Amino acid sequence: MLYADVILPLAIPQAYSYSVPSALEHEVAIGKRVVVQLGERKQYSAVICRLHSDVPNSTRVKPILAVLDQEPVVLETQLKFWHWMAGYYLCTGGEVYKAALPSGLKLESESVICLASDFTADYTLSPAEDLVIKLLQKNHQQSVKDISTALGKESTALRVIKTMVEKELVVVSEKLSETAQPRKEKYIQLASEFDSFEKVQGLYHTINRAPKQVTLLTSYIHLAAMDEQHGPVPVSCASIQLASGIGTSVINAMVQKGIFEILHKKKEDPDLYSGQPVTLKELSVAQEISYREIKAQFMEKDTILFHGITSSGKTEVYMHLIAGLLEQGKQILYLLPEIALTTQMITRLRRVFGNRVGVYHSRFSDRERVRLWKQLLHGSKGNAPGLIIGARSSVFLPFRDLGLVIIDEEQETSYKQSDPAPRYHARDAAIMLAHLHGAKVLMGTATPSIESFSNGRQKKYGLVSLDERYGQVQLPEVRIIDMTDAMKSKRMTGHYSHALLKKLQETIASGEQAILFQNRRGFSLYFQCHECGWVPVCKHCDVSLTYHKSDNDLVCHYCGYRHRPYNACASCGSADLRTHGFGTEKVVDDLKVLLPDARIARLDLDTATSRKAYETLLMDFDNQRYDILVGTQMVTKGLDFDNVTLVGILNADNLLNFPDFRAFERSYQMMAQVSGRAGRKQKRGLVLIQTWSPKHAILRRVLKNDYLGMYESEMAERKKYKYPPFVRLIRLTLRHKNNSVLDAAAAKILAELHTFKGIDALGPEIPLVSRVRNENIRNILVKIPRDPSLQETKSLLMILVRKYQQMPEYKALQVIADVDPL
DNA sequence: AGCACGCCGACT
DNA sequence: GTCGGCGTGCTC
Repeated sequence: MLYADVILPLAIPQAYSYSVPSALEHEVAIGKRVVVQLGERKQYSAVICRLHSDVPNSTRVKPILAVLDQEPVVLETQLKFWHWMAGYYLCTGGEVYKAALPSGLKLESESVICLASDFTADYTLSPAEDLVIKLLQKNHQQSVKDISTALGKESTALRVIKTMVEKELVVVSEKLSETAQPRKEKYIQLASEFDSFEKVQGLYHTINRAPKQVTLLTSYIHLAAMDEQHGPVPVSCASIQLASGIGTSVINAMVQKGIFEILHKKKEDPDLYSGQPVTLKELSVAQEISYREIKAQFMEKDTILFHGITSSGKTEVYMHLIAGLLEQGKQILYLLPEIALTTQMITRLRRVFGNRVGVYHSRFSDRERVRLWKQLLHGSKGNAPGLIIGARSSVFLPFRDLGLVIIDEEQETSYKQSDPAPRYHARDAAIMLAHLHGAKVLMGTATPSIESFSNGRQKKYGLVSLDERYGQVQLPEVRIIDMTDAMKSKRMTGHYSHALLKKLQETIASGEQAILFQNRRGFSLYFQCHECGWVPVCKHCDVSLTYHKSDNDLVCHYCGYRHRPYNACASCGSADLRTHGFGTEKVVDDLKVLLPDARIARLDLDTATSRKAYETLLMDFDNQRYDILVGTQMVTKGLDFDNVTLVGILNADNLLNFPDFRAFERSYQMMAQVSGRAGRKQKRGLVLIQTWSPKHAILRRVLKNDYLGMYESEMAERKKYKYPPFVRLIRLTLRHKNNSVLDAAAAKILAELHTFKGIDALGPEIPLVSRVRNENIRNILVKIPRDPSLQETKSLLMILVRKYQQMPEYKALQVIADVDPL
């Protein structure tokens, strides 16, 4: 008898064995998808990971119902990769499967209800049953979902169906379908009769008694960018609801009145480049040296960190390497951080490599993703793209002959998936992927992560530096503005120093543009001395304390250490302690008053609701329809603007005081990146950094462009306080309804962790958001020394966690492990 | 993740 | 009494 172990798309710890019916014996193969039943009736597409004849130790072994593929859709290397990922990131194979396959390749059954063949209408029925029968008479098949919506409650629907099945009135069958249907978005458009300005004005008049409808209409006109020249265009319901805060009922009412028309649009696939191919630019002398250095180091090293300052033209070097590998018929994976603005990079690569480029990321439709997956699978030369550009999930693609992985902006945190499992880091996973393929890895960045740079210095990775800007672009001038000083000498208006305001005015007056950076995460409140800039810091973690308003306490976001709010500054004794934190929205409001003539745009998560909105905003800024762009982290990445000569960082302390052991590293990276936006081509840019602590070591490093100095002082700190790269971190997130049960469990687990040899455990920490959906949350941070027993420690950890979860008093305790959390 | 089972409080 | 909510355990 032949059995197949399969991976189901669920968080089940082990693979399940199904029997292979003799009729299917010649069809099954590792990596093919099969349809299997799990539980009472639900069916799934599962992936075969092993074929064997060992009798499973389960009492009831079900048969495989069907084989879905002629050829495997998951290659053996991929299965190895999945296996590694599940082990390393402490999740199940099923969770990896769910993340890896595009949903078009994952099937799930849905229960369908039909009238029994011998159904006659002479039964006495409950009202609910009657309704179900009526529905079925109208439409032969109804899904459980349809019936649930008709009956109002899901549990009711299930119960009604169950009794009806028992009475043999209806039959239930399973219909297998794709998990995700191609998503259609609902749009509204102003009816075609309102094609002139006067008619729209008239429309306002007719609805002036319905204020919500007026708001909606205004919002629509704004979003559709309607004016005298531009007529009505479709606007997605989701975006208009978000912008106006108005519900569906108002939209429906206006549709009823014939003001709006509803249309459904399929989510569009991003445009493919179809222009003339451009030949590769020749490398500059400095680039050429780096290129050769990389090739030489690849002889010995599998992974190279390519440290090239902003505007040094790293991409050109990548492209030459790519061209060489494509020539050899090897595949290249080019990873980019998950940001909407990869468009520019894709276009640039497409211009050179044309249709040999494949793009894979979450903004693409599922159909498109399945298509690329299959193209790679069939791998016929010439047809399959050799260069794949993608976000983190592209590490899961079925590569057959991977030669090189390029990880651009290696330090970007969006490479780490934080939720749901698998909580993987695409950079680290890609290194494993390359290893499985015998491929090389090139990580490029202007500001390497401490972890990667340390690997480079320890010769684990090769290290290549490029520190000459391409085409004589000058580094910007960086100046620090001491806000304490400015405040004392009355050269401050609100949060803005007069020096910054003056420069802003000058910039606008000379027809140039400015970017203002304000960290969104600055919203978390912290105390600061208004006299000397001192900030309360955790005594265990070297991290600033966050003020929790609800319990009037200063809390360490890392170890859970608490301290009563200070009455006086511990450094200078001043009683003038104030809370800090203000966002981009306020900045825009303030500037409208301070610089009434400036045209100001805001870029953050609230304004960049869709890729389109985001791109339009950036395009408008590039076309100089705005003078100032105020934004969060989002402005640090992305497009280069030729006309930006001034960059202002409104409050560097927001970055520096962020309660995280990586705060300094991030601050440096972010400030260096924002600075890189200033003065690209003709003119030398200016960067102004406002701060309360102008003597801060990190700011000095930014001024001197001293990455190495930052790296060394950070390494010293991390060694002292035991943080990566000196230890590995695992964050355990514990969740439970009851706070005291949760605390008890956390305390016990922590106590037991302390008995583990060599490891440290911090906590339990109460996170900033300590209650989600009525569940309380605690975090435990486990520090594991970097030695070969890592995997062993991990399994001991999981055994410990399971042990607690099995105790009757902690039954409902949920524990999530995040390996290498960010 | 579903889905069934079983316990318990709220209403006919 | 029964209906409906929710916690618990199992799925090859």
